[in-house]
Parts: sequence; C-alpha cells; structure tokens
Amino acid sequence: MKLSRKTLEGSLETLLLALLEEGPSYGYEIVQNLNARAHGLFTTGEGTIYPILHRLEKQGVLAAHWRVGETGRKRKYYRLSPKGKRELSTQRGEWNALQQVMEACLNPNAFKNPSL
Amino acid sequence: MKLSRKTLEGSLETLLLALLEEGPSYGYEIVQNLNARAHGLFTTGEGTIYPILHRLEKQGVLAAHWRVGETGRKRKYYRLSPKGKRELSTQRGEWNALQQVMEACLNPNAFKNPSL
DNA sequence: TTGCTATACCTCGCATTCCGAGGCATTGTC
DNA sequence: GACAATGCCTCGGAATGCGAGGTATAGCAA
Repeated sequence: MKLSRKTLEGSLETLLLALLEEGPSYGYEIVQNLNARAHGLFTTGEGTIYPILHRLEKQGVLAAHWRVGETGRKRKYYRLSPKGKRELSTQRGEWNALQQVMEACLNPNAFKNPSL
Repeated sequence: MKLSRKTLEGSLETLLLALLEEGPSYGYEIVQNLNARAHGLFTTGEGTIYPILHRLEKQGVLAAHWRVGETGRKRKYYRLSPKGKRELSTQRGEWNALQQVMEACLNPNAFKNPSL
C-alpha cells in the first residue's frame, strides 16, 4: 500500500523532529532514514525535506552547522534546539489528541455516544 | 489545547466520510457535528467543508440531492456512494498505517530497531 | 582520461489544502 | 421591521508536498 499524499500531510514535520531527537543528522541522510522507516508506505524526496529543514532552522526550531563527514564531503548537520524540543513535545500531544478524535469517529460503535 | 492546522491537514476528509457513513447529512449540520465531536480540539468552518463536499461529489465519492427538511428550508443532503464506501475503507487503512509509522517514530524506545 | 554512480546540497513552480471573510436567501422571533 | 439562526455559496491568501531540475565532489571502472 502506498500512502496518499493527503494522509501524510502535516505529519512529516513531526516525523522529522522525532528523528532528530535521536541525534543530529543531515538532509540527505534524513531522507534515507525516513524512507527506511516508512517501510515502503510512503516515499519522501529532497524537494520535500530541504524546504522543511530551512524553515525550521529559520524558526529557531533546529540549529545547523557545517561539518566534513567521514566521506570527505561537507554536510549540514541539524539538531533540535531547546525550542525544537518543546515543539516536538507539543506536536506529540497534538498527534495523540487527533488520534483520539479519529478513533472516536472511525470506530463510533466502540463506545456509542448517546449525545450524538 | 487547540489543534494546529497542520496536524489536522489531510484528516478532515476521512473524518467527513466517517461521519457520512452513519447516515446522510448536509453541509451546515456536518460542520456542527464535526465541531461537536472535536470537543474543542479544533474548529472547522463552512469555508473548509463546502469545497470538500463539492470536490467529493464531483469525484463521485458522494451523492447529493436537494430536499426540504423539517425546518422548511432547502438542504443539500450528501451520502456515501459505493465508491465512497470503498474510499472510506481505503482511508481507514491509510490512517492505521500512518498511525503505526508515527508510533514507531515517536516512541522508538518501545522496540529498539538495531538496523537503525 | 573519460565517464558513471552515489553522495550532498539546493531552487522553482505546480497542484492542493485549510480557512477567514464575505455574500445571498429564508425562517422564525422579539 | 429588525434581528439571529439556518442554510447555501465563493474568493483569495498562506502554507504544504513534491517532481523536476541544477550544482559539485568523491570514488570507481573502462
């Protein structure tokens, strides 16, 4: 099954933040990593990830610094700033909340609400 | 807590389809119904719902017919077409799949994956 | 040397989405 | 007659995802 674009919308940023919570990484690796974790459910490209990284850096959610990796090439490493950690926490909460509403609507019979 | 627009993105259509699965309804009522179920977590307006309804009708996912309700006013009732039922089923599946990926990324410690 | 692939960065433009603001008509109430 | 509630609708802006393309370097093979 291939996840439609619409379903993925708005979740990518949360996914990205969660990934960076585990440690600094750079754009190219992040794309590979996300696609690996998606297990073929969806595929992300650089055209999607780089603009998000730039925006988050501009917003102060991510901090970036250039470094030469073990391959000899320059990489731009991103890591969560303190603001980024708070942001991730917020988004985790929002995700859980949405999950509950979706659960209640998609499986309404699980606990019939007489008020509706 | 107020759900940010980004988190909600892409889920509204699924929510709408799930609501119509329970029976036909019309735009104005759908808006009220969705907001009631959101329990203040988010608020949707008619400017959001009507375009979605029109698009879904055009795509053959919803069938619509005008009828005069018990209030005396004309209403445009929408119900799921057979295609719509299949679509809802698909979206339910996509939601569950996304949920699993999100779960795995947001709580990576739950089952450490050594390949990452 | 010359190419090719993988790595690694980036931008541009299209299609799509949410949503606030507004417009129109009708019903019932004060 | 004024007003709110019901009920439909459109328009434009901001933001998103993403395919397509561009640049440059490292390493390998012909």
